Amino acid sequence: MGDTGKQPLPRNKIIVGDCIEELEKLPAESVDLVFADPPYNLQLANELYRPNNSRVDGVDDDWDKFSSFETYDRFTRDWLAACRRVLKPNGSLWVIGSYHNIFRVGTALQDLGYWVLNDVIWRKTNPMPNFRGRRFTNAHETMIWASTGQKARYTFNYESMKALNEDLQMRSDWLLPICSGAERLRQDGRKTHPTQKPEALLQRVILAASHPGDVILDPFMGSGTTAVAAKRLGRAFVGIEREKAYAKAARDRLKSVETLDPASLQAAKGKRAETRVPFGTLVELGLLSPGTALYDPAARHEAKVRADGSIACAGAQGSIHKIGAHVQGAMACNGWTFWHYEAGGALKPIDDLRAEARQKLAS
Amino acid sequence: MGDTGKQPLPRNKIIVGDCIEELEKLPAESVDLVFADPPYNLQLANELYRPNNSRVDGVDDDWDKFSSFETYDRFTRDWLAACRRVLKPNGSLWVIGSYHNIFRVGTALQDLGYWVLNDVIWRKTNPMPNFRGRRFTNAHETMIWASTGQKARYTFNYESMKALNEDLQMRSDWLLPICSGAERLRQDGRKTHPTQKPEALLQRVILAASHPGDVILDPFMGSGTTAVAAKRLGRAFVGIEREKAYAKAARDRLKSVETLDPASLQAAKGKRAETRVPFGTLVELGLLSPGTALYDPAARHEAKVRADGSIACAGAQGSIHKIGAHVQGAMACNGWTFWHYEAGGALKPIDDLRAEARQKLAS
DNA sequence: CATGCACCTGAATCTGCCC
DNA sequence: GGGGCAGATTCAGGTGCAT
Repeated sequence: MGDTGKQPLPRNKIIVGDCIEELEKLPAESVDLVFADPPYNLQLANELYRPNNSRVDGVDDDWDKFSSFETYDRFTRDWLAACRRVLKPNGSLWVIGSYHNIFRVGTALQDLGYWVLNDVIWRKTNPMPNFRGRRFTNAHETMIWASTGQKARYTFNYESMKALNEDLQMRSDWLLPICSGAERLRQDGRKTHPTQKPEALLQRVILAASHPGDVILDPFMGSGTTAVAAKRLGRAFVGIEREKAYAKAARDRLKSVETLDPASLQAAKGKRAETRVPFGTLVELGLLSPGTALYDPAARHEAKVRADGSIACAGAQGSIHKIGAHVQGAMACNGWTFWHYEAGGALKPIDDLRAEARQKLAS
Repeated sequence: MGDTGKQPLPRNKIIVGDCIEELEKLPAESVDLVFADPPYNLQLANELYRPNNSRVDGVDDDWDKFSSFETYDRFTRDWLAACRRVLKPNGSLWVIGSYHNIFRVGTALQDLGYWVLNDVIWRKTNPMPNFRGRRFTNAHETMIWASTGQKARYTFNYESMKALNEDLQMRSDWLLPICSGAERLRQDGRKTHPTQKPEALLQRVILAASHPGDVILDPFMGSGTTAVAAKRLGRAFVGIEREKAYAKAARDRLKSVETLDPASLQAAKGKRAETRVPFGTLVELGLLSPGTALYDPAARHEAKVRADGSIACAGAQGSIHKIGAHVQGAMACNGWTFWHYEAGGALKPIDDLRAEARQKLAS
């Protein structure tokens, strides 16, 4: 992958340096998840984050909006491209921003071939009011979640997100308080970092899009919320931060963070996570004998189990799914829940037998 | 302003034609407010079926197909520039979109010199779920509100918005239902337009950013919601629509719309939904740490809280409700009152913690 | 006439694995 | 990388019919 001379991936470290330069030192395809909270002050971007850091700028007196956007766009493309190289093919990336910069980021993402999966709205319970009364209270920030491409098989812990939301699908709008109170880092009574993100936000991102043990990269580490949430949730982190003071604050903060015990980190599992049991195995294990009759819930159709794990119904024969779809005239069918067998005078789904088979196979 | 040969501004008319061509015929600086609902460029690759095998009737119209981002960007720049010419200096523009297109739109806006005032999130009370369980439910759309420039003195009816929101500043996230039921236009039982917007959404936009008597332009008129809301609120409208069938449907629809007398405009009060607090939020907010033990009132069962808001008990895992039902051998269970945590030697229902969470989340 | 239940639908970039 | 196939996957709200 052209990684000659790259350093091995430093794990659980915060690197002090320019994010693009430091990203280029990391090995390709080594990171599972990126969370980025890039700067969005366009003028600052012009001064502080010029891609080629070696050139001292002295020509910014006459910069205008256009050149400012242009500089910001170049900067955005550079760090997004650098992240893309470092991401594993099935990794994914989150970026948070506001209307000042998020459109530039989203456009750059798409132009680079990232595939947007969702835009997620962080609704703040306690936003700063609009003091002048000339606009709507700016009560949210926008996150973009993207995979490395349209075909990528990214991680999404659907069941965990559903569990977090009382058994309803997690929506694209998240209500969470801003970072304040004891969680907010302070030095001499003043906040250490101007845009410290709440841990709850990062925890949800990490729970949604990574597994325990994964490596999470934050190219704009700041006060270290990403690293804190990653450590707490049993993930490894790599942080990049150009300000020594922020890096130090983050390191200090990490010292008191404990990783949760593995049992607490177990993710809610759905059927997808279960081991696959082909229907034929039920026959092989003797849970269902060849010749047994299967019925749909209304007992309108009857099919016979055959020794090879196919079923036959009214002249047609094939898998439980194919025949289930066929008798309904449907495009597809989950035969496990469609077909039932008779037990004690009642019809029970063959899915029950699959559970039995799983137990037998596990022991 | 170089308007020689332009037609006078047609008021309360729907023009059939290409939006850019028609915009160029209109006089410069003649419009107070633009609301635009451009094609989203959805790029749907496959058919989608619900779990019950019914087909989702998605947007597959030719007008939503673009060959590349580049083509879409050019189209976007062209219509935004044309709108800019037609807008009065103190007018403003709204565009609605989704993550498929909104970043392109926002970038184009900024590049053309528009000044973003807010991005406003339309949170849908009843969005379509994510049927395959592979992403977050796409539960919102994004609107960008922009003035013609940084110095422009745009209209914002701060007090009206505050009144709509129980005397609190209107936030940048709006909760409104999608357009369905009697409001949804239908022909032969099928929806007339695939993406009809709710009147409530347009009413709020128009109330926020225009005065009675102002002229409101919609370059992608569709089924006419902008015109309907404008007429109802005593504003003039100009609509442009390429498809004759949509233009006709909009004209028919307008016939039965009455302009409200100013006094009754006060009637529409915003409803504030009570915040729903999922169990997972207690974990996210740190009110209950992962690993904490929960007990039923008699302390016969013990369950452990996990980081994703699921709980685990004797090999089973799931939501507080599911596991509560499971250990009791019941069909259902209210986990909030069933499960207790230990505090000061006593067992207290986790419902107590929900009250605390609600306070933290109160907005 | 009220209640209940079955059915329908909405701007959707919506699968994973094996061969 | 494409084809084939197993099999996993939905929430809020409106309409309309049956009881």
